[in-house]
Amino acid sequence: MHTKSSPSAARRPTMTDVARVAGVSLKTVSRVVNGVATVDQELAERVHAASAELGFRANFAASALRSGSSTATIGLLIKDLSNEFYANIASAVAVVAKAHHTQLITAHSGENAEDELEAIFDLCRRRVDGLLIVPTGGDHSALKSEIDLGIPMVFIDRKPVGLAADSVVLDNFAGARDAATRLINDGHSRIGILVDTLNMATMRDRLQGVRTAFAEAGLALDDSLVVTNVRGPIEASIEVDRLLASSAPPTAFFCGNNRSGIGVLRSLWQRGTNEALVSFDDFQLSELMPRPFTVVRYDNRALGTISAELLFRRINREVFDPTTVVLPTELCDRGITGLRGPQPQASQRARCT
Amino acid sequence: MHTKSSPSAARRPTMTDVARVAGVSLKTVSRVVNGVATVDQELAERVHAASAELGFRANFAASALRSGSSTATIGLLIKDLSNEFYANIASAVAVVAKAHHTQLITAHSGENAEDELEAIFDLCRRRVDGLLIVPTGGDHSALKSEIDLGIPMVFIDRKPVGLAADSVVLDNFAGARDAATRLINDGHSRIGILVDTLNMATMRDRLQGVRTAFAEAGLALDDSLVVTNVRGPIEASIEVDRLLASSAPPTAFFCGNNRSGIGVLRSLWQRGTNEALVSFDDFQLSELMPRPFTVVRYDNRALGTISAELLFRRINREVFDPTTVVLPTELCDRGITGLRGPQPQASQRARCT
DNA sequence: ATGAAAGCGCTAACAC
DNA sequence: GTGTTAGCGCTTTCAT
Repeated sequence: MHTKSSPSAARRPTMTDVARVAGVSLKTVSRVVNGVATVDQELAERVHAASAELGFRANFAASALRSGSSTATIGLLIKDLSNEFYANIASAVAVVAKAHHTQLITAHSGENAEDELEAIFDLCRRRVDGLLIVPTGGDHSALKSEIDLGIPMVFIDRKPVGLAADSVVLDNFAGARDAATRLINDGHSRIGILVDTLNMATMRDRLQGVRTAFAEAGLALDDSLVVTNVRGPIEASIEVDRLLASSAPPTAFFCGNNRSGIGVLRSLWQRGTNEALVSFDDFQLSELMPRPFTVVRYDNRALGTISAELLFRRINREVFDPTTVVLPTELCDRGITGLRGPQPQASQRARCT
Repeated sequence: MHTKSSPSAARRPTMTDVARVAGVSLKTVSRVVNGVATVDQELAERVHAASAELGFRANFAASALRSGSSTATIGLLIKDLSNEFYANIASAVAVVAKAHHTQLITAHSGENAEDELEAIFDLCRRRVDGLLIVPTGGDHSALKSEIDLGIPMVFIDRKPVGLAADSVVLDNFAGARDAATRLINDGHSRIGILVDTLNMATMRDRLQGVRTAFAEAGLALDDSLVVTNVRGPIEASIEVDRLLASSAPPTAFFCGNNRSGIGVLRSLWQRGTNEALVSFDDFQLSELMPRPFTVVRYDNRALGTISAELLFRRINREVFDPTTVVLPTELCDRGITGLRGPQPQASQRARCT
């Protein structure tokens, strides 16, 4: 069953090979391949013929090495492409990269901060023109020398720690404050707060936004309703059940990200109760969810587009102070309000016990 | 406002620089950096110190060029990461690549077949170790020489045209036949068929599966109900409206992919009618859609995982005949059956007019 | 317009 | 154990 399927990887032809076959000098091949100087018609023909015959394709790395030109490559450090939040960023970055005739290496940051740094250093060894990083946490001061030595970096969604560098982030504080204010204005005072680990600045900012909304309303936030380290939908569902079973259950929920939002949404739908829900992050088909809720939405792709454009300005040696771009958020009602048919989007009022 | 932010990209230090600072020879630096031979403790210390001081990081391309080692890079040619079908493939590929200590260049294939070939050739110039291609169509015979010259390629979701190469595809025919058979068994004989362009073999196979199901049931497929070139959700919705407005409307729909499936689903939900729907491709949160329907699902990530593993077998010079892996599909009921609460998954019977 | 020689940053031989 | 030399595949001087 195992048979040889091809002439076993003959060494790739080099320019020298092409030159020999074409009967010209190495340099002439180079000139023809790069179309840089005028070359005699007939010689050029011979070079083209030899190239095609041998299947020659110039070694990009070798030419970049000699000429000192760039690798026309940028790196993107990201957590998980199967999460649409990251996939949208990657997709947007890819568009910008393509416009700049640049290839995109997408590296998945590992579990911990060390893996992340190691992945970044690997990309530095590969001499990427620049780096887009969605940091998972940890200290980034070790990256300063790389930036100084010519590899610009832009941080996405979270600012770097211990390093002054460009970043594009969301207005997490305002988004969460708006969310909580909406719920408070709708008559809720007991709100279950589900956020992921507070190791992430995004989560701290969102929680702080909620606290501020309560303070502004002159309300006290019951800390027993604040749950941290909610990792995913399942955990969120469990917390919903736990909180609603308590003696003084919440009448509404705020979720720090779409993963927990989806878990809560599913739980509430299954219960058939009408606690209100506002979740950070919109997601696909949220408008078809079987129950009304509200999301804190923003331009997901812009995180990628803007940071990539910022990066290319750096790559093109534009000089400016480290910049932080903050993208606005807005509340958006989602979910359907009835089983059948199009209905006017109803505002999500509290109708609980 | 524009100020210099850094010492303006001093040339990156090379091994020669490190050697000079450390007061050792170039080769000693190389040995220390690669940890390949035993080096005197003190010299090694000096090298490490000089490396750290200068921020030295070995140029990967240069060392690969000299040593003839691989670039430890594979390329993935894909359409659009913001589509979860492709994102899941990319995510799965990334996992396998990481396990093989290989970086992943994700190139977005352009609109047409020429762009796709150009992107592939660019990756060949970069001497990727192998290529994973989700082809958009067109002829791939031009790639034969690249494969012969040592760049293995595995095709995902669609087989290459004009080329014998490895591929990992879905059982499109069986999936579509099962789907249509389900609808027929449920009593439907007039089924609206919405597929994308028949330029894609996947769509041709799926349509053929539907035709076969009809033939096996002894039914005639009304060609006026077969719509091709349905590009997306919007177009699908329009077609639903058109077909249902006809004098002999369908009582069920089959969709060739999730994009049109979502469009039809939304249309049918808005209408509040209960035509049946089976759509190829599952999607996130499909189980929470506000109306029952059925998907032809399969292991999305496996498309990436299996093809990447196949590719690495080729990269590791394992020799075997060009292989086609066909992944099975299965019907899966989705969508909720009532507005509130958990309910037993009801089979999707025809209850139309 | 073309070719010979040198060298990009690094590693493989080979000396020492 | 360490340094010198050559050379990976290519582009750049600089002759011709």
